[in-house]
Amino acid sequence: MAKELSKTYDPKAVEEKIYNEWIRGGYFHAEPDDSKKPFTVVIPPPNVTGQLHMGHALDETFQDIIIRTKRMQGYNALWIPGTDHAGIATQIKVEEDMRVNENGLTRYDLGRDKFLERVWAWKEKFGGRIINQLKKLGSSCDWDRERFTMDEGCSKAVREVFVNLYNKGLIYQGTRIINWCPSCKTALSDAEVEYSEHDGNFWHIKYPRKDGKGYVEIATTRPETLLGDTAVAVNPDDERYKDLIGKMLILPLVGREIPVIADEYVDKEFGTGCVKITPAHDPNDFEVGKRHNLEEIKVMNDDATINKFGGKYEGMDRYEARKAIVEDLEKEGLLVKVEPHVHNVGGCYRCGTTVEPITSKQWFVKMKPLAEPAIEAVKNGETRFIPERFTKTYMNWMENVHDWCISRQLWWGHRIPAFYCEDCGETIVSKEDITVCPKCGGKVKQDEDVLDTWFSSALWPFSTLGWPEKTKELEHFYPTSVLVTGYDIIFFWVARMIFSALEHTGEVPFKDVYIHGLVRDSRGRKMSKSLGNGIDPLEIIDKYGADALRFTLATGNSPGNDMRFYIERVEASRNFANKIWNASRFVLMNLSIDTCALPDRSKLTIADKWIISAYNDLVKEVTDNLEKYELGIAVSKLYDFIWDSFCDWYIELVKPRFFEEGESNTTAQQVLVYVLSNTLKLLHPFMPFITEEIWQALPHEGESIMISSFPVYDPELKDESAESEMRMIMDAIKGVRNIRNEMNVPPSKKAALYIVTDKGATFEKGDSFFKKLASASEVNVCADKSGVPENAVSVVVPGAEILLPVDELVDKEKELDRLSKEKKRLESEIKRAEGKLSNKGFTEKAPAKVVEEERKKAEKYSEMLKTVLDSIEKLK
RNA sequence: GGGAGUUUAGCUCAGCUGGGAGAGCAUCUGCCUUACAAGCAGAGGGUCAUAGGUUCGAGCCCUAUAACUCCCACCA
Repeated sequence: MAKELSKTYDPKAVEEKIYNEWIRGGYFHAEPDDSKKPFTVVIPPPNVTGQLHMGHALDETFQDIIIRTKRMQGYNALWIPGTDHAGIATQIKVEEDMRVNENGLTRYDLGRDKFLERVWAWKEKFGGRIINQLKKLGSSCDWDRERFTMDEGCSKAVREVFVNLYNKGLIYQGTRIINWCPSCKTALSDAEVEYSEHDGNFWHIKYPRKDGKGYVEIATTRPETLLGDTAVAVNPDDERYKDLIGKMLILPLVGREIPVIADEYVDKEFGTGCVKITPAHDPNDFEVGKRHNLEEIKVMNDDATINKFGGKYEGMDRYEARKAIVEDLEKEGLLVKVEPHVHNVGGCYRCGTTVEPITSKQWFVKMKPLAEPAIEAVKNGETRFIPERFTKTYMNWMENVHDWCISRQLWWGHRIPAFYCEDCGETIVSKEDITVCPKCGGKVKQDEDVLDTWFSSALWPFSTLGWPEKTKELEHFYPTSVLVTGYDIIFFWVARMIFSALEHTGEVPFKDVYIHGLVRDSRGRKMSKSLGNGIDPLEIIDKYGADALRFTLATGNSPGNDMRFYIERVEASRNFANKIWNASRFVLMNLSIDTCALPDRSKLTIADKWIISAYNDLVKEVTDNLEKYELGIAVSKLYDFIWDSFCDWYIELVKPRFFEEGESNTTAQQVLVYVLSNTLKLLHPFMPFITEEIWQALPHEGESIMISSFPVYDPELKDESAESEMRMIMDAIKGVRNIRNEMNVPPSKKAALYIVTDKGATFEKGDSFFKKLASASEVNVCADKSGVPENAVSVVVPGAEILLPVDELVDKEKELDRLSKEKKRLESEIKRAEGKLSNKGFTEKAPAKVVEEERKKAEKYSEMLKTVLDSIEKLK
């Protein structure tokens, strides 16, 4: 903390300095050490060319909260950072950059090697950016262990896995229908296709019968695929079309003869009950085609233009062709009608272009055998989802998973380790690069394609620890403890890590999966570039500090749920940081001790005992909620304690003691330092910078708060009698404040105060508190009202009646009104409590503790009511 | 078509295993009380979506219903 204590906390002045000190101290670094229990987290690697956005900030904040807590709790805590090469995303970016800045230069102009040089250069340039942004957040990653999905080790793991799976027959090459992005010009996996509803049409088209006996009417949403039709299918049970089966039709515009076939796939009720079959361009038709041995005619090129099989439509884009075909059909009188039709259209998750299903030769991972153990591991709890409901999401996907298309027609990524012999045609899959065929000695060529980015991400929890080598890191830190990520990548990533880890390491990759929601804008919309509603976390850090950002993200967040982000929330967090800053400034201003330890219990005042007990409860609540991943609850408990209990009550209660010399003053300091310093420790995982800055300024042992030990609940510190006595005193103070406010008495106008109670001892302890916090000029604690002046207003609180004499005559009407309101309130409370107590069901069945509490309440309110009634009587 | 989530104060959201409705922001009132006006003290404001049910007792459990959101699925 700076010497001249500024009135407001300035994050800019401390964050970078502190972060560098942490780095210098090596506190983020962890080595395998079997004397300590490991706690491991691997970061969901951000895209190497990416920018830190609010989603990252949330994800990293949660991970940092968890890892910092565990580190302080004595675990050998390791958080492995790194980045993902993000195949499609990065390649698109670099290509776009070339197009815009280099006169439309394409990757084909450069050739594969030259292009990849560019991408690597790009990676070098921007890969560091997101890492630096992570540091700005305060992330306590072990930067010595930073990894990249395409670095040597990860690449080795990828090859090992590919070869293993291939040898087990779990990776195969085949010609199947896949999702093709005509813009990215690559195959995509099912998961990479995002479906959305589009307004389209349902075109009803007549297919003439070859025998001239009329037509068959089909309905389609994609008329252009007509060019590739090789059959029309009807349901075998459809009476309408029974005679048609086996007959030939003439494909309009093309003239090809195609048969009418019968297949169960056709729904009699939908459309016309006749379906055109295009095996090369529709996944269902593909299956139908396989069953009936139909020809597959691919009518599109890689860019979704019509190819030579499209006859006169060759060269047209698919939508141009659609238009032309519809027009031509109309001309020929074959278009029956056009119905508007809303249907789901798949788009590429990277560029949004409508995906074209086409048959293509690709590499696939056979999923069934891999999915089974992955289902089992979650079922038996080896890996558990938090919140639990995501187990269902996961299971549902895993149980219905299709084979995974893993080859991508890109250049940026892990090249598929398959080699084709140009002489004997053999396919060799090899961990090492080969140039000659081991069979015939002929020249081999490596497969041109690369692997799906998620293929390497799937290995991340163990590839980053050195697998396939048997490293001591892997031995000690694996399986990892928790994976923190958003629900949007459960299928892409979480599921694939689980089956990959089980297959290759024989263990689950992580024990817990903590799933959080998305960060949305103030109106609940997803933050996106196209909407321009994204809030840049770096700007927030710059303006409000990393701690304020982190606090905002943690507060009010419950597992699995989305949250809204808006600036007022950040301001509230900043204000909280400032509150802590000022409370600490106050403590430091009055500090003459240089150790952090509690004084002997005998020296403690009731307020001391109370705050210590409350702090102790806080330890438990924070610890328990952190353990349950209820970060939002944990942080709000901290907020309440610090702002309300510590600042608004304890500091205020303690102030008078700083005007005294001697033991009371010292004791107060000791309690302040102890409670503050330990509370800062509890808060540190959430707000690492400010807590470090203040902790360093307070008497402390050790180099840094981040390697100090996390507070532990101590039953010795629990003091129920101090708690209940203080509650009584605070209630009384609140009562007095309330009435003074209601009567518009300014705080400057001190007034005498009479406390009528049979709990004199307790209230005498509160004597100075009333003077300080209830603007009392003098406090008279008495057993009855005999000495109290007549013209006094009364406020009844549990355990006492407090009377405030007023100068002028009390406005009788007003006072009666107020008292009768209070009477009504108490009466209804009593009615409620006694209603419960007179209910046999309640007294017999409710737990004794609950009944007893209710009895006490009834008693308390009855007493209060009696006092109120007395006052009313007196006034009359 | 299947599944999940949400519905609580004007706004944004908490409310963990059922035992007297909470916070922040906003609003109103009074305070520059020397840690903090990014603050202090107080106040108002809620049929906890609707309808049933279980229970001595339901914001919480069960069953329907409605609205909104999301995910999954091959209806051409």
